[in-house]
Order: sequence, then structure tokens, then C-alpha cells
Amino acid sequence: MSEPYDPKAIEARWQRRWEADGLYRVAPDPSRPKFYFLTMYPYPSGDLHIGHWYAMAPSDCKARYLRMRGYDVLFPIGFDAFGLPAENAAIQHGIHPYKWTMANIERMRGQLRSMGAMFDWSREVVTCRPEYYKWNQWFFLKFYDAGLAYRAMAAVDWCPRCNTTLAREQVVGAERVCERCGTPVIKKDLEQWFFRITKYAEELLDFSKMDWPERVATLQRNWIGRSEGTEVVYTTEQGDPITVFTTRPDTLFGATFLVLAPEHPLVEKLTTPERRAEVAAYVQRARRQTEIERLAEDREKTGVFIGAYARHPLTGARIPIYIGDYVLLTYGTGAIHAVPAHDTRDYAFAKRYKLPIPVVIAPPDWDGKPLPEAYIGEGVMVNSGPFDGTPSAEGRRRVTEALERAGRGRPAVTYRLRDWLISRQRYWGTPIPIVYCPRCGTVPVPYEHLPVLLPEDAEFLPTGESPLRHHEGFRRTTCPRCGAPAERETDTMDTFVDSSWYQYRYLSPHDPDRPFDPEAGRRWLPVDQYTGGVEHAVMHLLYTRFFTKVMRDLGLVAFDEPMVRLFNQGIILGPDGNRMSKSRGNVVNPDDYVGTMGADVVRAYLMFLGPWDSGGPWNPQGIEGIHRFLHRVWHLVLDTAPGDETPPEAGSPLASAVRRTVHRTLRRVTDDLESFRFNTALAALMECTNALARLRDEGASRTAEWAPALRTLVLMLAPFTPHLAEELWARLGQPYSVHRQPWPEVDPDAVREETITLVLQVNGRVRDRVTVPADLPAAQARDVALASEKVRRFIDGKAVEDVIVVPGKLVNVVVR
RNA sequence: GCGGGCGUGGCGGAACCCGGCAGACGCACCAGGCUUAGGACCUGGUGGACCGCACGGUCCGUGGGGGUUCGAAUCCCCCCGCCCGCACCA
Repeated sequence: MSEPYDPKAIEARWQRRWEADGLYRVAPDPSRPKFYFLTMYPYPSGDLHIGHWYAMAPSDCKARYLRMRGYDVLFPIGFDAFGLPAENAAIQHGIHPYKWTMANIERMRGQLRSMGAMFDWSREVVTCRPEYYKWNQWFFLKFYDAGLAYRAMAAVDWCPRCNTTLAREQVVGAERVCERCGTPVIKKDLEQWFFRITKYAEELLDFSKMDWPERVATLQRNWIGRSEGTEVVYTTEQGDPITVFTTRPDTLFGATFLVLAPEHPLVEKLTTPERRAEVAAYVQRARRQTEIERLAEDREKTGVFIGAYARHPLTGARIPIYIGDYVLLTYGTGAIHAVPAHDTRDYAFAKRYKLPIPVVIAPPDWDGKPLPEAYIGEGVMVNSGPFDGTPSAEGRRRVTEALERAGRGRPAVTYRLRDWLISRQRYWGTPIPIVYCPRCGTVPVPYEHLPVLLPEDAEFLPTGESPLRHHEGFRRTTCPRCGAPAERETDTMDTFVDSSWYQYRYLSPHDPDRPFDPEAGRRWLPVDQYTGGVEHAVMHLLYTRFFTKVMRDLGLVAFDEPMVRLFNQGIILGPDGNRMSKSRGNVVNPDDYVGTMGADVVRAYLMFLGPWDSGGPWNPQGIEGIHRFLHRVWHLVLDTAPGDETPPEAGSPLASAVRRTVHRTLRRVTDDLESFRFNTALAALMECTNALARLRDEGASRTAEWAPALRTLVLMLAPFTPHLAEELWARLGQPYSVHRQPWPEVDPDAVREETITLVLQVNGRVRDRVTVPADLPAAQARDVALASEKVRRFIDGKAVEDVIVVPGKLVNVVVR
């Protein structure tokens, strides 16, 4: 017996060696095809969680496999280092965010190395360093120059716990809570900076240039929320135009009143003096309500008449104008025309305020009586003047044309997507490079003045205002244009700005002159494979697509999409099947397992749990199976290492059985790795190991095929268990390093079946199995089936109606 | 309400793409070996019901129902259940 498998000693030793040799440093090799493999960079929370391992170990396995397949693989890592936890730590424990973050990063670097991943650390990015965030500011200015960054007053989402505004994407669920901390958000009126992502709404709906999971495409499509319809222009009796958006212009003749959002800019102007008090009260009430209240289900549709009237664009009818909080300022034009007969919300409103409900689309079998509820389906237009008798679909087109001819409307497309609010009232982020001058107004900081440094000495008080606002040295500056005293913007950028382009910075992380080296860009871009959680579908993954399109339009890149392929791994759950959380006490600490069983065991177990995209509970007992497996491999390889044997037999059945076993496994493992099926790849490797152990007991280790078989087995294990494979490779007397070896080729002769098990069925039920030559002709297979004793027992005395022969597989005898 | 996904042993899962031996691989469990004993380790067994001393065999079985087919976990239709996303979006 060889010495026992001691992962602790092996892993530490090889990690040092790999590090010293720069084994994973990427030096572009033009003779090989490139492959940019990117896994989402972690937030430096301080501890490498099992979830990080679950995200990274299989990615590393695949990246290693691709490297062995001959690709020049770029597999970088970095840290998403700006963000709230660092600032909260500063408030709670008095540690400076920079110190806190850097200490965490240092700790996580060690933990990441313990995983044995082939990250190229020389390309590490840390987003809170000026050499990184300078380029956030550079992009901001480029966006500003291109009209894609603007400042506007808006009713924005505010998290009272995080004390900052949030982007629409960062407010989640029906409860409208903060994506980070789960606190219900409130609305505030603030002047904030936005990125004009809506300009790219249409293009962002095009997923044809990449291979992403349909699920993510669907989430983004829903989020962007394109809807086609018509803009209709009403005119108030005071002469103001009010534009509304409708997807059902065929119902235009049923519009009986207008409803404006309470915050609509025209409300003030249009409200008649005698309605003013009531309207003001309603607006006040609407403003005070939280999002939750305003969006509560089955809520009564309320509103107030403002005393003004508009004229219907086609009939000239006099139409009262209301305000109502079911109309959202942020969607469409912030105003609607109500067609109570054909819209449930308008119907409820009309009923409540006793407004007329004229039917203009005849429901099937309509008796001409008032409707008991809104009919929202299609039908034939009625009570619609010249359009009577027109079906809905055609009516939509014709009514829109009529509006266009009259100069009262046009076809329009509306999106649910909002511009990206990037201002954050927090310290630990990228300063927005803008100066406010009393004389020149809003002035961008000149490029040559970048970076605008985040001052180190800030006061951290949980006041709800950015510490920068109280930092006189930062706030007070001079106007870059006129030199007069001026003030800096004190808000910082959303950290999703950092992650929108980090994949480009990896190409030349220390480049002082450009966000990235364009030559390196031509070599490596775009990202070939991206992996990460689906929870970023409408945040990070949408933002980075937007950034790439802007970069393309700025001439920085020559492609349309940042990542060609995307894979979403699942979530690893606690042993109790719940999401891991400290409060539940079900958090699995990978370091414990790494310390006892080794990193290879943890890596392999995470890959073996199940399909990578489904996640699942961590079963503490299950890891024993992988532990045992690696022990079996260790002893299989070492206890039968060549040296002592009797002369090898050539071409014996045992030898070809060894070769067939290994090459069939190779075929399976290769296919599985191509499609991220790590669990079945490992199952195949287990079967292979078990089969080889049995063959050895029959004497197979004395054949000439045994040593090559062990080498192939070790090569196949290399992406999964890099340390174990390196150790075994060395002990087999092979040259360093196993991770520089090519992936073995499947030998088609070796896997060819000589004999197969032919399944014999009667009426579709298995009755017998016989071993026959693989190339047995159909006619003979049929004879074999009919000759089978067990088959005959079921067909004797019955009429054989048909015999189905599937060559190489089965014969089905059909009897009556 | 709209959109998407998923239902297979005690458990995680495999076979589903492309119809052809259901339950690979592993956990757990059971039996045996080793051990003073337990653990660890090794070997074997393990979907259910039934027949048989045994070799073995029969029937049932992939959420439920129906269909297509020589043959369905797999394809089609309906239903049930669970999960996720969006949700007054005009």
C-alpha cells in the first residue's frame, strides 16, 4: 500500500509551486485561439462563502478544460470594492472603509488561492482604487458629452435604511423594497444624475447577437416592457395640449374623461379656483403615501375633478379632466384618456364617480345593454362614427391614421424601462466629476483633472447625507471654467457603474492613459463565456450591455454585446434546504472542509451535487462520497504504478477492456464539460475508477494499456481536482505540469463496440437480453429474437403481426 | 392577471435534446469482513407488490387523466401541485 492521500500537504505545496512559476499568468499566444472566460467578481465582504465557491469552482474547472483544449484562456479576478457594507462598518466600528475593504480583500485573496483556481492575479482589479474609479469618471464625462448623462429633478426611490436613492432596478418585489437591505422604499423629490439607458431600449431588446439563457432574455424583455400604441393629443379649453398614450386606439370613441397623474405638471395650471383646495389636498395625500400603500392590491380607484375640460380630437366632445393616483407619472406621458367600457381600471373609476360608460367595441353576442364589467377583448367597433363595423385590429390602424391626418396623434412606442439613476448619497463610491458654479452653472471636471479623488478623511455619521457634503475641503473648489469659487457634486456613483465595464479593465488594469488597451481588446474581446447568478438579470447584466453599446458608439469597441455566452449557476442552500443566513444558523463555511478534506474535495463535491444551474442544499454527509472517491483514485493510481510487473500482454481482451473503459469515459467527460454538466462528468469518472479497480483485480495492471489508462484518468481529473491530479501526474513520473498537457483525444477504435446487448421485447415489454455482434444485420437480429426461449414463451400460440428491428439496440415482436 | 420553469426511489440526482433495458453516480439504510468496542475502511445488497428452497420469474411504477406510437419518464392535449419573475404599465 502506498502512503495515504494527504490533501493538506499536497495542496499547499502545489499552490506555492504554481504561484512561483506563474503557471496561470496569461501571456497572449497568437498561435492559439483566444478564450475570455469571466466569472462575476465578488464583493469583498471579508469571508469567502460557500456560494463563492459554488460560483467559481465549476467556472475554474471549465476554464482549465478549455486551456487543455488548446485555447489561450484569460480567466481574471478582481473585487467589486465600493459599496455600503464598508461604510456601515465605518459607522458601527469606526474602521475606515478603505482599511476595512483592503483587509477583507487580503483575506479573500488567501481564501481564493486555497481553492486552487487558475486566476491570473496579475490582472486583478480593485474598483475602489483611484486607478480604477478614475475611469468611471472618464466614462461619466464621455456620457455627459454625448448627452447620455443628465441631471434632473424627479420623484425617486429612497431607501431610509441605506440613506440613499436607488435605481428602479434596485427596488424589488411587490413590496417595493430595497434590493440590498429589504427595507420598503419611499419617494423623494431630488435632483439626481441619470444615464440615458432608455435611448438604447429598442436595441437592448435584440438578443440575436448572443447566446444567453432564454430566462434572462425574458426577464430583460419584461423589464424593458415595450408596448406599441398611439399617442393621442387632446387640447384643453385653455389651449394646452395633453398627450396620452393608448394601446387601444380602436376604443378612442369611448374615451369619456382624462386622468392625469397627481404630479403632472399641468395640474397646477389647469385646476380651476373653486377646485383648488380639494385638488391640493388630494395631491398632498398621494405624495405622502408610500409605494406600498399606493400599489396595494384591489385598491379603490380614487381621483378628483380639477374643473377643466378638454376636446376630443376626433369628435370634439367636451371631456372632463381628473387627477387620479392610479395614473403613474413615470409611465407613458403621465396622463391617460379613460375608456371605461373597455378598461377595468377606468371602469372602476367611472362607476365610482358616476361617469358614462359608452360601449364602442361590441363584445360577442352583445345585447346592446350596459356592460356589467369592462370588456377588454377584441371586437367590432360601434358608436364610433365612420369606423362602425371595423374590427379592432384594423380599427387601431385606421383610427391612428385619422389622428395623424388631423395632426392629433401618431403611432408611438412606450417602454417601461426608466433611465438609470446613478446618484448615491453615500461616501464609499466614485465621486461624480461635476462642479456647480454660481456663474457657469453645471460644469464637468476636465478630463485632465481626473481622478476626482475621494478624500480619505471623512466623518461617518448616520445622518442620511453624504459625508462628502460636510467635507469642506472636498466640497469647496474653483470653477474649472471661470476660476470662481464653486462647489463639487457630493453624491457618488452607483456601484453598478463599476461593474458595467470591469471586464474591459482586466485587459490592462494599470493602464494610466485609457480605460483599457485597444490592442489587448482586439485580442481578447468580447467575453466568450460569462458565468454568474441570475439575480443580476435586470441590473448588472442590463447595465453592462448598455455600457458596451455606448462604448461602441464612442468607437471604443467594435461589437454590440459584451458577453457572447452566459451561464447562470443556481444557489447553494443550507443543509436545511433554506437560503443560508447567519440568523438561521445554517451557513456552511468552506474553510472547515478545506482544512479537513482539502480543496479538491470541496470543489468536486460542489460540482457533483447536481446540475450547476439548479443549485441545491449542501448535504454534509454527501461530501464523504467524494472524499472516498478521491481516496480510491489515489490508491488506484499509486498502488498499481508501473515498475514491478511481469511482461505486458499485448492486445489481450483485458487490455482492450481497459482502453475501452477509459476512452468511453473520456468521451462522456468531454461532452459533459462542453455543456457544463459537471455532475455527470464526475459520475462517469467514478464509474471509470470503479471499473478500472475491478479490471485490476482481474490482472489488467499487467497489460500495456494500464499505464496510459492511468495517465488519461489523471488528465481527465485535472480540471476538477487540480492538486490531486498534479501530485499523481508527478508520481507517475510525468513532466510538470499536468495543467500544461493537452486534453486527451478519444480513440474511435477503442470505444467501438464489438458486441452489444440486444434487448428483446414482446409487445414493448422486455423479455430477454442477448449478447450479439455489434454489426448484426437486422434479418439475423430478427431470427435471434424469434429463437429466444424467453421470447417464445410469450409468442407461442399467438400470431406474430410484426417484428420491429432497431439495429444495434432492440427487437420488438408484436403479437396479437 | 401576464410571462417563465419544474414534478422520477428514503434523499441529491441520471436517462428527456434525438421515443427503445427507468433509477447511472453518490448519500442514507441493511448484511458481512476488519476491530476488545465504536469510528474509519473494505465487500455485497437496496423502487414497490407478489411467486419461488434457490437459479429465477410475474405484475405495478416517472404528479393525475387522455392521445400519438410496435414501443412514452421522453412527443402532443387537458388538469393538479410547487417555484421564480413582472404586476394599476394605460
